Amino acid sequence: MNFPDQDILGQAFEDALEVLQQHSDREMQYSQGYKNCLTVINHHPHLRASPSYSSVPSTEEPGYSWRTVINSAADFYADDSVYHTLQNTPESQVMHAAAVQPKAGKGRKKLRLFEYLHESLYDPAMANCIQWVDKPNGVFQFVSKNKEKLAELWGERKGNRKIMTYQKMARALRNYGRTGEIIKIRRKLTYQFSAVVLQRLAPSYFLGKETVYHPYIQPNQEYQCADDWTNYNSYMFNNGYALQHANS
DNA sequence: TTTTGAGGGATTAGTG
DNA sequence: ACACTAATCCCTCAAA
Repeated sequence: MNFPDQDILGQAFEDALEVLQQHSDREMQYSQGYKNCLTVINHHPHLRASPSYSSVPSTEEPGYSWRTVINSAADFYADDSVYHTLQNTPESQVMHAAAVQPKAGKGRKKLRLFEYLHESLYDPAMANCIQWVDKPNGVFQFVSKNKEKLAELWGERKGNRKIMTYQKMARALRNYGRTGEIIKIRRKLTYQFSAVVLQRLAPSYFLGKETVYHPYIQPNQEYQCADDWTNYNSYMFNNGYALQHANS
């Protein structure tokens, strides 16, 4: 693939920052919890380190990536009072609810695979494993070389006994085809979030935006040849990029 | 021909 | 006990 890695990485980080900005600027009710979260993180430096992800090269300072913020938030929301505050917050005010969902356990919602993937797509440290192909439409692609690493991390996150593989993770993804959370794009390692999932996981992205969700799988749609895809991919990427900035 | 990715049936396991 | 949601195993198929 001819992805401008630096640009994607920068964009992903920019998105993460945008999320943080929106938390602190606009979502007062939730942002209070977020500030508390940062406070806790600042007072518990050990929360910053996440051994599970140490094998993933990070472009940021060691031990303090967007992912560690997310994981720390998950640890933080293990506190029931804060979790209940979050639960009572209107959905539109909960940015990336999946990303800050507490760990699986008593009385807490389990993290689902599509939520984890969405979370990873906003993590610059995971850009070498999974990337947006067409962000406005929720199309993403696994990086062939590192897809097993992503699967492995998913398995660790879930606390599976055995090591998770891409093959097994992809089987779960294929089941999403039936329930509609994620559909398979007829291109190698490429999938698409449904519009519903996309809006639920990243509602702020759609606020005040004119973007129209476009499902890629059409009845009788033929496979696109590699060259067409490259051009199409390039077009969609640039178009998506332009869209994001036209509305910012 | 081998490798890689995709698709899905069947069964098992963990959780709420 | 039951429904969900994967996780696991395993097989076939197709494209590169």
